[in-house]
Amino acid sequence: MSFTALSAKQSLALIQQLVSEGFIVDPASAKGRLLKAAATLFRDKGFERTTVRELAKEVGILSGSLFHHYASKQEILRNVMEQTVLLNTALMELSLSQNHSIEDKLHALIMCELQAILIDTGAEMAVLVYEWRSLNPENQAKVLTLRDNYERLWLDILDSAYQEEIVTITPSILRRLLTGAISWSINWYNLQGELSLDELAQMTLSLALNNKNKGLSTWL
Amino acid sequence: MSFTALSAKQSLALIQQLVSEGFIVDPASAKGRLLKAAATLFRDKGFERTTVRELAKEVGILSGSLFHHYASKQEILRNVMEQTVLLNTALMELSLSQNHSIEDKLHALIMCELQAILIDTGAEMAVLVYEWRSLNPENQAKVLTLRDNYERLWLDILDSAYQEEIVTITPSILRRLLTGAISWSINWYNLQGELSLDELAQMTLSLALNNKNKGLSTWL
Amino acid sequence: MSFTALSAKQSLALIQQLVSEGFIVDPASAKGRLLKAAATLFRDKGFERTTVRELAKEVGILSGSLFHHYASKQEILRNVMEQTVLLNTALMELSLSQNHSIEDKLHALIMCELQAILIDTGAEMAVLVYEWRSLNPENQAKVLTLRDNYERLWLDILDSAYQEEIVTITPSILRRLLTGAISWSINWYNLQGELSLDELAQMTLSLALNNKNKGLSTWL
Amino acid sequence: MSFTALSAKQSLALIQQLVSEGFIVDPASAKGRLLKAAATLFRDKGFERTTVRELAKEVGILSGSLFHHYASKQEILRNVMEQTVLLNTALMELSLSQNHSIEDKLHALIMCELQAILIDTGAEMAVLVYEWRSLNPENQAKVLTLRDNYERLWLDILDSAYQEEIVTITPSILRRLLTGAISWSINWYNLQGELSLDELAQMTLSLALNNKNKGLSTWL
DNA sequence: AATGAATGAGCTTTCATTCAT
DNA sequence: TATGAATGAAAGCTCATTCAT
Repeated sequence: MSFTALSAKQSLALIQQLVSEGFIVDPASAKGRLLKAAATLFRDKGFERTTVRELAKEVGILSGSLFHHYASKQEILRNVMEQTVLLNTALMELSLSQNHSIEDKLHALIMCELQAILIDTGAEMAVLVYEWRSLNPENQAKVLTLRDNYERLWLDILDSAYQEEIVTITPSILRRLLTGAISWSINWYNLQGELSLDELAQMTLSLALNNKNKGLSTWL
Repeated sequence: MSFTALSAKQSLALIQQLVSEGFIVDPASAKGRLLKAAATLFRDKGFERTTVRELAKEVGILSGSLFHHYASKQEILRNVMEQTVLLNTALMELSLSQNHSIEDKLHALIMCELQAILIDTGAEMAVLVYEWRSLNPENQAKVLTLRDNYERLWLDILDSAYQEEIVTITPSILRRLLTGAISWSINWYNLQGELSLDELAQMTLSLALNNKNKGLSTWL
Repeated sequence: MSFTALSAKQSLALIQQLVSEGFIVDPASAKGRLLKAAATLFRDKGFERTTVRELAKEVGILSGSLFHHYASKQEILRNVMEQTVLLNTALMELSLSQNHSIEDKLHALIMCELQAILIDTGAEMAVLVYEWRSLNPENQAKVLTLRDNYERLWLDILDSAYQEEIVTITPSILRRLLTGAISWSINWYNLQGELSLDELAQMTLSLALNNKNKGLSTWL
Repeated sequence: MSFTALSAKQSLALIQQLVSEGFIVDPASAKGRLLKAAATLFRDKGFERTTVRELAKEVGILSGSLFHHYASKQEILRNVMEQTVLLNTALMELSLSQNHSIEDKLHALIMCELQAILIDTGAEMAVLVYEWRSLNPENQAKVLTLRDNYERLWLDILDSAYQEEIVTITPSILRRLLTGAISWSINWYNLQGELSLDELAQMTLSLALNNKNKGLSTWL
């Protein structure tokens, strides 16, 4: 029983596959760089306070040219969110397939979400949470459908864990407590700090687990 | 050793005292109703997407009249945030003074924060978190000073708890995990649902406590 | 043949008389101080850029109270202008009555106008010139009627001087050249500087006087 | 010794040169027509009373489009003033280069300034004087630097004239008297009237010139 | 007379979006 | 695809004036 994290190589291969299948745009293309720049600006300044001129400048084109790639600023926001959910769902599925015990699978979910937030798609994940209200209702519905797939992965594992008495809190509530604890890390966790991502993942896992023999003290 | 929550009567008396001392505006006054309406709109639509005309309409005055009360929309945002921090700091201090063991004091902190988020000042607390970037740097500095006082109450208790081995996670990190778990409740907790606030508070407390004999299962 | 300027005592006595006859308001009264403050602000900032709040603050009342003295901001402007013309017309008439030769009378006109601009009613005279377009047409007509009386004093003397060949330029044109030269002094003359007002008056007078060798007469 | 005025052809050639060198905008371009319309409106109604909507309408565009050409209304004002000073300085330098005696050069200065005020850039010159306070301090400093160059042309000639005893009044004071007399013409001179511009220039010149019998020298 | 909250029209400016080139 | 001038609705804010107290 040992948890295996995704390697950078595996992640990259998955991304290329998703690009070739047309699920997400190539991060190296004009459209891809546009989405990355948008995510960063939307996180740093907010959707409304980011002007299309700034966004265009960041990518090195003029404002009018943005609209050859996306029909509206709103479409850009939707794409940032959709592709992030799609990508992270795929990454999580891949990681789940490589871990077999329920506890390791739970570990994988936590690690994937922390990586998504703190390393790979931090700006996009922040946008997903903090700019949600800027997405119009129609687009919110679309993205919610995708999020459901993502959340189902979590709930399926938590349900199994609950049945196996690995965790003792109702899965739906436990997921929410973990969502808060994990997502808040975006506001304080420092990659260059003393606390490693692995440690943070294990601490978070221990919070979730049935508390017979946690031994948290050994980590700190 | 029994935790005592603040009664509605005590909260009200404290608010009246703070009003009379000039720390916060009377919630029943025009300025007070304006702040309440602003908090609700800013939470629901975001600061930028809320127009002063909407805000004025909500209060029952015309847009120009807003500026007799506050010099700018930005000032309204600052006041929403400042007064919320001031009020909740005072409420927490009062509750701390009425609980004596460290564990009860920790319980008090959690309960106060949950009440602030889920009952009394939910809109304002949401604004504090989600509209932070809309506050200009100068005002951010002002509010941060006030938040420091609030956070110091938490850290002082967590430090004591850590020394007494009631909790085993480094206080600064534990505070962050709890901040995330508690604040996220704004996005899912339903006052009319099955889970009572007391239960949620106790569950959250148990997460924090050293995990020898939690018995979480009895609550769900 | 010697020119006699008005003494401060004579000026004051005239002002008191005009006040008692109801032609101008007492400069020491609330209305009088208001007009003085208005003149200064209108000169320094312009009529449009001066707010009634600023004006009220200067006088020590609140903005709403202004309108107990004058029906509108426009009325204040009109009064500043009207009273200034009235006062300076009266001062000039008095000074003319105390000088008897045409040359001395011309000297008196120049001296009075310089004093009005540089000492006594500098702010008001500047407003009269620079804020003229802010006066609405109706009020412009009213003030023009008063200015005609003032200008008639000038033209009567210049006509006599022209007939006596003391000056050689057509009176109407000479008046305009002198108006420009005199009124511009508001932009550069410094009371504390080396050039005395008497000297400036005499220099200006000499410009106007008949210059044998100039041959101006051939042009007109 | 005969004074030569600039021909219309020469003026036009100079303007085209300044445009091609980037010192002023092409009067026929959108930006140029905007500046001309602004000058006229600012003179007629004042800077504050002129709205950007009026200005845009005059040019035949919508209000928002103004801001593609100039970043603010204030920038438009600055450009009106700067370009006017630049152009008239260049015109004066050209005219000075075509007149050789000091007296003719003085004649040239007077003629150029009268033409600037009464024919070519009347609206702009009026704005320069009457809207000065509407220019913010930063922009005032910029324009003052340019005005210094213009005034230096005057003072250099007047200094020479003073040394040659062609004029007898201290150059700095003489310049001010002439500034007033010349600039005031904007308020009364009528191009279609009986008085030709040449006559007015010569009359103004004669005021400045040494007058044997005046005795001005005793005062300074 | 004085107050000061409220009015409401009007201001400058912003900005996503369009479209002829 | 890319440009950038033009659009025009909508934003935050100003301010002379009113009026109940």
